[in-house]
Amino acid sequence: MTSETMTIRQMCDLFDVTPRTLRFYEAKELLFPVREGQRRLFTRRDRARLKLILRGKRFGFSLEEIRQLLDLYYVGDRQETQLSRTLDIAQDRLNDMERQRAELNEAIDELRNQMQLVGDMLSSRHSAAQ
Amino acid sequence: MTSETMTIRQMCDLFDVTPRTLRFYEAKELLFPVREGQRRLFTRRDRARLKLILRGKRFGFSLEEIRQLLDLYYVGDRQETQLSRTLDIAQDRLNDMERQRAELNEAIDELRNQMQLVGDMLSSRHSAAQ
DNA sequence: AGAAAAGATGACGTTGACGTAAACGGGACG
DNA sequence: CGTCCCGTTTACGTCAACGTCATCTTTTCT
Repeated sequence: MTSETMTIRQMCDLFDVTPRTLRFYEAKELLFPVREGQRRLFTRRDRARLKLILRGKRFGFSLEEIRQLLDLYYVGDRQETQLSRTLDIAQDRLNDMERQRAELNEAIDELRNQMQLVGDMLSSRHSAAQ
Repeated sequence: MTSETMTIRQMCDLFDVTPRTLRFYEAKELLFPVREGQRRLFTRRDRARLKLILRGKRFGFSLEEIRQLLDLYYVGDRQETQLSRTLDIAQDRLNDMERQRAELNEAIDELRNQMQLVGDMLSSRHSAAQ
């Protein structure tokens, strides 16, 4: 079931990505599957990271931006300067996301209004056509 | 100042894009500058569209998705079937954006929590170092 | 054991969204 | 008049994020 480590195929099925994608993310140092001989085994850590990666992508962040953010979640034994640098980056991303949210709210409202307008146009055409 | 039509350079300065970008958008039928001889003149309509384009991009939409949406805003004399098709597309985008907003809220909360955690770690190191 | 399936590596291909360079034309101006 | 500078077209280059082979081991099934 949710065994400690997973094969590449299990990961693909679970997250709906291709093997190529996972190997690519490893090459870009976003994931760090351990090796059992030749084969990759993905850990819980990899799963957590992949989840964040895919979410980041949905927000339009680049893999590189995401990579920097990921370091926030697996802190390990990093230096203090390292850590506070990571915090700074995170703060920047947070600001991005809040700006994005504000803009998104605006855009949603505008889009709704515009749809309303066009919708009304359509229905008035109908009543005129009667 | 805000004259009726603008040259390519004025547009670039106003929206912080390159000429190449504007020509590219024209080629992709996202903008329709009129021609004065050889030269492009961008209208108010183009400015409104460009604003929406750039916003759409910030939300991670592709130019093609954006192009379809733009048709919602300059309705003109289009067919009814055309219009309701456009409305459908708009509804899809609206759903996208609302999903994105929900997820964004979640992600912002999580990121804040995580930053709090790391921040606490840092300050506790400091007090321990005293 | 033999065949099929899964996984790895390496290399090249692709798509979207532009960048960049070459070659040309037409006003502006010193 | 020569020469910038802005703008145009055409064409090739680039970068991210994978897709798609081809080729080679390694398991796994029967």
